[in-house]
Amino acid sequence: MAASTLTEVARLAGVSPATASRVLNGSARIPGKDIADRVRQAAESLGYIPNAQAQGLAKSSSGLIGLIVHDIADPYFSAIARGVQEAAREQRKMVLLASTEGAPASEKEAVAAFAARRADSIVIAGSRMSRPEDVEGNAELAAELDRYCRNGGQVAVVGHAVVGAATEEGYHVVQVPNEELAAQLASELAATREGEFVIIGGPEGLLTSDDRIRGFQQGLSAAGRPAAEVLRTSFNRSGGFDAGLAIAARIKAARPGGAAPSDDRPAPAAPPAAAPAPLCIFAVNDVMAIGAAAALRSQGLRIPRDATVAGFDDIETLRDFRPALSTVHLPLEEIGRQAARSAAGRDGDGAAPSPVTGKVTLRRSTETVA
Amino acid sequence: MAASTLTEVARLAGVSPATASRVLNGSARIPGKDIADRVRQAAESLGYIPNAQAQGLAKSSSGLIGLIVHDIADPYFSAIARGVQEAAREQRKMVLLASTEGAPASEKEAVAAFAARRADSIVIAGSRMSRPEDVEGNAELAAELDRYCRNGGQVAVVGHAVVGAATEEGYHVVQVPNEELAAQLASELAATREGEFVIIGGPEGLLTSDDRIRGFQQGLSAAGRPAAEVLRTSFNRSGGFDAGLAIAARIKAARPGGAAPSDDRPAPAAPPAAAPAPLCIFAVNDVMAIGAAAALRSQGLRIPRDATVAGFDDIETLRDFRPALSTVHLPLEEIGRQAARSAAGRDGDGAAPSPVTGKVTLRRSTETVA
DNA sequence: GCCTATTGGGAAAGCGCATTCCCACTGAGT
DNA sequence: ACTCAGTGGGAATGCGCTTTCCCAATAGGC
Repeated sequence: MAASTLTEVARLAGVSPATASRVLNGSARIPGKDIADRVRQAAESLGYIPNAQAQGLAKSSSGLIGLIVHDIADPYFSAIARGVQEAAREQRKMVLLASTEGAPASEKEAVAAFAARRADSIVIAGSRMSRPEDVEGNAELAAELDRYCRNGGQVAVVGHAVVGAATEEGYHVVQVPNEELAAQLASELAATREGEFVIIGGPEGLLTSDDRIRGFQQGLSAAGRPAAEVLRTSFNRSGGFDAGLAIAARIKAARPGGAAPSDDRPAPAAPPAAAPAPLCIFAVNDVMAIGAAAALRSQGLRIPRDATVAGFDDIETLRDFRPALSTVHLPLEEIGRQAARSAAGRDGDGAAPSPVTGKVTLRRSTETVA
Repeated sequence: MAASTLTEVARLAGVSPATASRVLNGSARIPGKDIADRVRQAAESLGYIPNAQAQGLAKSSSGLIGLIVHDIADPYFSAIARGVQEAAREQRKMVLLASTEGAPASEKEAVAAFAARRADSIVIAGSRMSRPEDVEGNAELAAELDRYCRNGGQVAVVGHAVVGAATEEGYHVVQVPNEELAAQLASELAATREGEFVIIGGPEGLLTSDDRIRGFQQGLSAAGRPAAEVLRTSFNRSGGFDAGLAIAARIKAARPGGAAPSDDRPAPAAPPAAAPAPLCIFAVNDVMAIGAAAALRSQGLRIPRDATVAGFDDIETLRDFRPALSTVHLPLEEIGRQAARSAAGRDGDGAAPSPVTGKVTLRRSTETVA
């Protein structure tokens, strides 16, 4: 038994398919009440479900909104996804998901697939790369997006504009003030502490990461501090962990007693020597910060005593981490919602959607210990 | 400029649409090489992207796989989603996402929406409720699913079979041995520790939660321990936190010195009285366990000294939590992958898909302190 | 060298729906 | 009473593609 069609409903109700269509799906012309009831009843009894594909084909619009993320299991993206999902519900649309691991090639593919499905809008949440080897991929992605937009699609990008977009028609950008916030974080940290700074960043060219690094350096400089060294690593927990290990080794080497690996448990009585102010580590996202913290701890170092750590994003799942992580709060869900809304053409029915605002949130992990 | 169509490509290549279709999309009949090349080139130069809606309409199959979760931002679900997404990529399909907050009504709606889009298969990841007030909603959901299956759809459910499914055709279940694993966790815990047990569970009727509770009790009983008290609360971090507060109050009340709320920092020297073995708290999922732990800590209690805590799921993002959380590892991503695969009709091209196996993982949070 | 397989391409019929036209009918206006 | 708008419903067309069916052309068998 195949799904029943509009025609069947119409026949059962004794009307024409045209009429049935008019009553069952919003139309300008609503048939008479009695007829409408008959049709609705027929539909009900047949368990009629309109074929969205056919509908879409007929009115060329699909009620789909495409979402591109690097990895849906990453809490940063899943938070955004939730916002998008919510906005989709408001718009009575469904979200189509694509995880791309950040590879421009598969992002291009995803855009093409969304275009093929005639998605009404596309939200791109992943940060772009701008390394030399990516320019080709980015250009292809941009071309694909341009084509999509020329055909009437709307695309919203979280973070920064698409790299090589030719048009601006159909493009929406949800600006995230990564640079400013990172600067602010740096200046607040610099205000309360003495030690040096180190930055754990993502691979060079990853825009979000670069923005945050740049901002942080600016903040330091504004506070009269020297620029921090930047450790490049992968943009995830394990990258943070690796960098954390490297840093831990340095800290221990710099200590009076020299290196004395104590593996797992709390340090065997931290050397009470008049150590210099602890190093402050800024990881460009929370997940990396957590990785770094774990690495330090695995080397017997304590936070914030032996080193302090700050992240970025304020990932919800990580809030119960101890010591509580200093970070920059970002309204991730709201960002997703806004992106999806702006791509829907009605960002609050009016002027500019209220810009995204984050908030520096200092917690235990960067406190100075007496 | 609207997107170009197959017909246009065909015209440009000087062939019929039929031929163009045959070369551009997999068909049994592949036209001659020269013609094929001409068509491909025409398609390329026009930037042709097939209209998936039309394709779907014509061959009635959409290349879509629907995924239903309670909340995509919950790490449990996002991990599963990642697995589903991966499997989808293998099958060259896209995933359609629906978050339902676990409400049967909106799950039913989601299923209908998936059916409307002619999704090839549906994966339901959320646990079912079986409270009296849910039977109606569940029945409707089941009816919707049955209809979907009768029309050729395939549905895979994570955890337990759909509550009121009439048919079995088209249904696939990825069994998760919640009960057995919880029992095993209980017995391993009981083997090494003395104290009493308390369970923090989700609302009554939530199947996953109930299974885990039941299993844990069985494990205790098998170890000759009395059944644990069960605290019902909401199935998330804040539920865990609330329950944790309640438990903390009790612990402190039971202490020699009586209640002495110390708000934030480490307990002001834990009373060195010969306290009884600490209470062991089992929260039915990791997120709740973390919430409970945070609550205890906020009351100045230390884990595992003043109470021990265990969770369930082994959420990746929570692995760096300190003290490391004892839990039951579940291959969430694999579960998602398997669900999506089994619904695709080819679960490993053969016999039963290797059953899901979890693993009790005892860590610091349940260690006995000297 | 004729007849039958076989191959390669085109014509056309849908897939299920929205929508534009068109027609029959009603009620109001003078 | 006759016309004119206005209304409510149906017939038909098309959205872009797949696929069956058909036809021409070629190759092979005796």
